Amino acid sequence: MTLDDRKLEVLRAIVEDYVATQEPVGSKALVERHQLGVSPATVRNDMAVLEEEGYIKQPHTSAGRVPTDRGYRLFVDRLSRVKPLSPAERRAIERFLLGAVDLNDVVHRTVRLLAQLTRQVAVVQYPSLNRSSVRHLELVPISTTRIMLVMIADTGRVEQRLVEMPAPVPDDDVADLRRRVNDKLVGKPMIEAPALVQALVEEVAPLRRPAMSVLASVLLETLVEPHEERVALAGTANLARGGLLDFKGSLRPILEALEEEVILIKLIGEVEPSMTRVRIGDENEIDNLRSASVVSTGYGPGSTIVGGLGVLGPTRMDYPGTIATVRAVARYVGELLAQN
Amino acid sequence: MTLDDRKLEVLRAIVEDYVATQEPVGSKALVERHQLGVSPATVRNDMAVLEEEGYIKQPHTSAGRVPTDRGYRLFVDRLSRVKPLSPAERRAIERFLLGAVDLNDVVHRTVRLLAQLTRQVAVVQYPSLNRSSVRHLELVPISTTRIMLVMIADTGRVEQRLVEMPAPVPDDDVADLRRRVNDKLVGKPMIEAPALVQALVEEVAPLRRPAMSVLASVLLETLVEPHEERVALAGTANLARGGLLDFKGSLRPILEALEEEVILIKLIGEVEPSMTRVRIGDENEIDNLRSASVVSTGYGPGSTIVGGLGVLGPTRMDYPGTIATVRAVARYVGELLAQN
DNA sequence: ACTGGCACTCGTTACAGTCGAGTGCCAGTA
DNA sequence: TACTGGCACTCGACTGTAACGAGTGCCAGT
Repeated sequence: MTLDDRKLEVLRAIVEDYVATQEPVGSKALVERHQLGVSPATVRNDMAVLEEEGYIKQPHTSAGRVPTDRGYRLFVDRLSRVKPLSPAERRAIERFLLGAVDLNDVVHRTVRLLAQLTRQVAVVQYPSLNRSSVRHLELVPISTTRIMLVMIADTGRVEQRLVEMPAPVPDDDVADLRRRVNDKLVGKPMIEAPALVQALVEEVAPLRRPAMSVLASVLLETLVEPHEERVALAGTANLARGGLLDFKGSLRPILEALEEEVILIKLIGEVEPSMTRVRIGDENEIDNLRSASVVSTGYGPGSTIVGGLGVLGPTRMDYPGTIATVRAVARYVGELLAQN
Repeated sequence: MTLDDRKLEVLRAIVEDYVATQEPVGSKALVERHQLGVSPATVRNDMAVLEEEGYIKQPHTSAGRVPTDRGYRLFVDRLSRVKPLSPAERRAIERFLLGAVDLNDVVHRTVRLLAQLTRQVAVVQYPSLNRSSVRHLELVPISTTRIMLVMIADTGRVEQRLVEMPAPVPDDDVADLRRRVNDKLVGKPMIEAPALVQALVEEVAPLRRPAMSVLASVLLETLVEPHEERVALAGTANLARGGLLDFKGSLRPILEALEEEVILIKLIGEVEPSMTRVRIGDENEIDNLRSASVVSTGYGPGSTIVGGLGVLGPTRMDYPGTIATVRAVARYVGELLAQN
């Protein structure tokens, strides 16, 4: 069964009205608010077909129609054009991001901005180490057997880790270690780290081998461990806006999911170049988020991608607007990163 | 009017029952569940007095009584003894905190642990820079005019900041700057930073003055700016537990407050030595939190205090248990910090 | 292929009545 | 004087009934 143009138009009208009013929309109201050129009865017939095909449904027999996840999907794929941002919004984005002083600040500001513009929960991933390279490594002696490793990535991200040495390490040796790791790793992408670190251990004199191999294992942990992905979150208060009508009652499962970094990473971290991903309701792999939608995209300097960002909201969200905002913010952040 | 012992006992019974059942408690149920040795009628008279004094109230006529903020206050101050933790809880705390690899990890684990044990929202402040001293300063050249400043505090906290130089700075000069700032600041408490930094600028050769003074201003920003306090948060999902009965309906104001770092700092950051602070309902200065209670305390190695931690929950919370848990966690974290 | 009309469904609202937990008060008792 | 048993009263929660109306499906007519 293929839907003719008018039926699609009816679906669009239903989605738009429902998103705007949050109430099931009936045939009469629909013809009043949109220029469909036909009578309510005709619209009802179209609705019956749309319902049969699973694009809309009735909460109960004598109520209007509400889009299903499938209906939103069709809407997003074929019926909506991306709204251009208003000049005011563009200005807001620029103003907000200009004042950032370092990477933490950029991420922090971005996530708050995104939450504010979309009025939903925003998530921003810190530039992934997997996709960046080493700018500098620093070793700071804390005690005779403890050294703090500080790693600075080219994206501006900084990670630190305490290294517990098997035996006391004199300052000279620390300097030597520092020189060696920097010579070997600076400028290299993190993905190459395992091989390079391995080489480091092999090249070093047998006497210093133990120290270097401990350092090496911490280095690997810092540079390539998957759990080193980090995210920032903002706008959870927006969840409590829609009078608890969204999200089928309880916010609990949603809040629980948002507390798990792993889940957040999964949500916005899997990004392909220049693609905006929209996951609607049941399309979400995470059970707790089956009543929510996620719009996510990648960002990075130029056309490369170093991380993901996105928002989470009720399935009944303004998809065109949200998609536009998410994309725009991602683009601005990319530009900002390119400047550094 | 002074309350005799039995009236206090009645109040305690009301608080305990209400906290346990979440339902207004009546005179009959009270004499059944507690050994008060008197009849319901007598209890009713006592209740009338307690109500007159503002310790309890009726949600509506012909319902049981519910403690007021004032009632909880009296309960906390005079009627409750701190519950000792169960061995299982102690073990949980130790196990949870033992695996921590660095400060971030400690804070992260602590906040999650607290949230889990108390089943409420937990907040942990990172060790305050105001109360710690400088362990090491590192300057990493990013480009000819950009230097990244990395500061390591003795608590293990690491802060980084980008320094934008007015003119290109050769590597030798960077090394010189590095040596100078370290010589001057390492081992010194942050509070002394302003004077020391001032001296640094004055001591340097006029030629290098501009570079040093830019660096100095960023240093000050990093070391003493009040907004450099940081916090970690966990357990927001617990807010949505009590079927929305707690918190007078909407979670929105609470979630909003929790998004503001400044508010969180205010909540748990103002701590005096070895004092556990309990703020109940209206006692909170922040309007959005008038329907919540906050239990907070300070922590730090030995008997010093480097930061605060605490939990936030409904006014109807298990105060003795919560206070005990908060204190215990604070003590363990202190010990952990002392070891490093 | 569309439309107007009509019977039907069913959630919502309003109202009345009953039930019962809980209260306040009072007279009676140790 | 302090407590108790008894009793009338209050008022929210629940139940049942009725009216309402938004919205539908269907069908005959254009």
